[in-house]
Amino acid sequence: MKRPTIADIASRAGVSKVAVSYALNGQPGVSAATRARIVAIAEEIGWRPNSAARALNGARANCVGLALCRPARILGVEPFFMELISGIEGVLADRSYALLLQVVTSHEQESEIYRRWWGESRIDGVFLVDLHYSDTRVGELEQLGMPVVVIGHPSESGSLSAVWSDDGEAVRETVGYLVALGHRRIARVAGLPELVHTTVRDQAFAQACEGVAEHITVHTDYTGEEGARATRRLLSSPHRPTAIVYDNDIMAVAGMSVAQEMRVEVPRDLSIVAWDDSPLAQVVRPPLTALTRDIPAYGAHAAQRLLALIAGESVPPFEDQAAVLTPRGSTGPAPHSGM
Amino acid sequence: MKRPTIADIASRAGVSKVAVSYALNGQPGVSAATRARIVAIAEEIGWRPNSAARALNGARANCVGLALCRPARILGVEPFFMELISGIEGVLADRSYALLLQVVTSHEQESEIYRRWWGESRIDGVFLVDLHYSDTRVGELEQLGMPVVVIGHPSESGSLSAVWSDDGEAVRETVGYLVALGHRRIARVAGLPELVHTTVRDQAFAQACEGVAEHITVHTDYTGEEGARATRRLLSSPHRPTAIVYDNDIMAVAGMSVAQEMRVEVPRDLSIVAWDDSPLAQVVRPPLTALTRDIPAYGAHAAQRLLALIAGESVPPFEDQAAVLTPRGSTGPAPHSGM
DNA sequence: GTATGAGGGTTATCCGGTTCAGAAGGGGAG
DNA sequence: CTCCCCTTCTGAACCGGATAACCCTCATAC
Repeated sequence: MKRPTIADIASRAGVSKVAVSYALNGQPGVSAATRARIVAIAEEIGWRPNSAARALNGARANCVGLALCRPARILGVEPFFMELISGIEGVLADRSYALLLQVVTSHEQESEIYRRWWGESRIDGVFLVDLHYSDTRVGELEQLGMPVVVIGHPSESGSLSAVWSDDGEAVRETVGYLVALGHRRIARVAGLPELVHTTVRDQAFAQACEGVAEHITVHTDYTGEEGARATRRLLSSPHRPTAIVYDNDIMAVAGMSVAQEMRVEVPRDLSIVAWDDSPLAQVVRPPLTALTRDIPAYGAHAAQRLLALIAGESVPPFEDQAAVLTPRGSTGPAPHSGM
Repeated sequence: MKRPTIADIASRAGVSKVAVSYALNGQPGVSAATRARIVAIAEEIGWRPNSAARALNGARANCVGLALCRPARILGVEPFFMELISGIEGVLADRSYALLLQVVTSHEQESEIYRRWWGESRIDGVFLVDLHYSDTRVGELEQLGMPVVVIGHPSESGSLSAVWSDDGEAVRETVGYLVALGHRRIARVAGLPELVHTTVRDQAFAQACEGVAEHITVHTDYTGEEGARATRRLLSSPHRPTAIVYDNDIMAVAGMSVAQEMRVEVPRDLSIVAWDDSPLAQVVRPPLTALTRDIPAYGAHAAQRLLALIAGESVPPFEDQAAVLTPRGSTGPAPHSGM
């Protein structure tokens, strides 16, 4: 019933614990014959190295952490995190690394979790997501001296390694596309204003529109309700926009429904672009023009870099591919009337 | 730079390691004054118990595992798992338990992960989800003797504790509602046929319709594409259904789009019901009638039971609340024509 | 024949905390 | 005053591996 240890193997094989340790770790110091015998016995009795015992000797914990500081209801809806996690997992699994996950409600709690995991030697490093401006977590993690990969813009990641993609470029492409279609009044329904990537998009949006189109940005909490509310307000204004860019697809879908409700036809009267191209974007009518990016790959890149950091390599900031625009049925030429 | 240990505290306080251990664990054997002094020092230098060292003494790992055997693309879309996880997290966080997560691609791999985690003393127990018929994982986990909570129907969970909800009841309520609205030809676009809960729903659906309505069930892989394809086929048939019940909301949305495309108006010509009421169901037009259940609570119940199991208590199967029907705009009286 | 060294093992220690068997010191009962 | 017990604390062993250092044997080189 008890889990077998190397001592058990040693006594069965008639050698010392050390010989077993060497044999099972591929180290020199045992003959091929002895090694084979030991490995066979280990196999037979189903021995696994006790991770605690290994960790005690300063070995890696073979585990990295991720704390998510978002309300459950938002996590459930946004496919982003699940896709990111599955990308991360793909890389971790290959190296037998596990992912320790925790949903928290504040940055203080998040920092505390990291301190605890690190202090308890449970993890070898962490991912930091949803960067804020003047993010307190950055300083705390720098101080801990723990390997960290920030999934977000390097301007705010301090001395921590960052993996990021150029949202500005994606915004410029989108605005250029809409302007080319004749749109001169473009709105943006953005996510949480305290997130760095939101501000990056905000600024790129304002700049890209400057001189070529009127523009307005409304901030929300990423939920469908707020996306719907924002859309309702925008479409009720006398100078209503002819195109709206949403920061996620659930808001885009909500916005499209509101438009329908208000007898504003998509894409005839209103063009809609969604950020992040989950399957959802393709099942609604019309299908959503979306900013497509490979989120699992994004996570995979972050994971690779974190493992490299843990291995002691130095990791420069990595810029992942920017999201590219996938035109579908929700965008079209700007309406003549109303301009 | 090195993490402080109880030996450091001991030397500072001028006592032995043992006194420190007793003091910090609330055990008798140290005076109140000494205890206070030790605790103060520990606090000051930021000591944390090394989880590896504790685990080595047979202590709990304070960690439970969850392996998900679904393709990444499906995980990303289905809000179910993220909501389940956030519910689980809520309970675990209170008890300082961590969740070890792994995405796998086969049951063999999943069993192997569990064996490894358990063998390595990394976890104290696991959740088992997406039960199949004659699920090989059940036997393997029983054999390991590890605490397990099955999130799924107890009929297939063997000797493992189950937390489940009566999908049959929800199906009956739905069919009753549709029949009351006059529907006499009802289709069901179901999920993966190998999952137990799919079959449970299948059977309940067939039974509930028996004698009161024609019925047909089509199986899919939960993706929007397959949901759309199934809907297209159903609506193209000469005896097309007047109501369709979908096993998740992404398929329901896809189905609704297909209907629109085929000039089948919802709810005038076709009523649609979605299983699982994510925010998505409320942002589309018309909003989806859905089978609502509190998934985070479901996860929380499972987590509570797993912790109880780990604590050595015996845990009878727990039946969570069944999903309840939330009527919205996507359902209405059956059309007269075509009957 | 002796030095040299490689191959194959072993012993002793350590990692950081827990636990058990005692050991001092103090107080009360007889 | 002695015996006994209780409180408070300590030394040593232990958990399951990793690792440094050393030991023995046999083969080869000089």
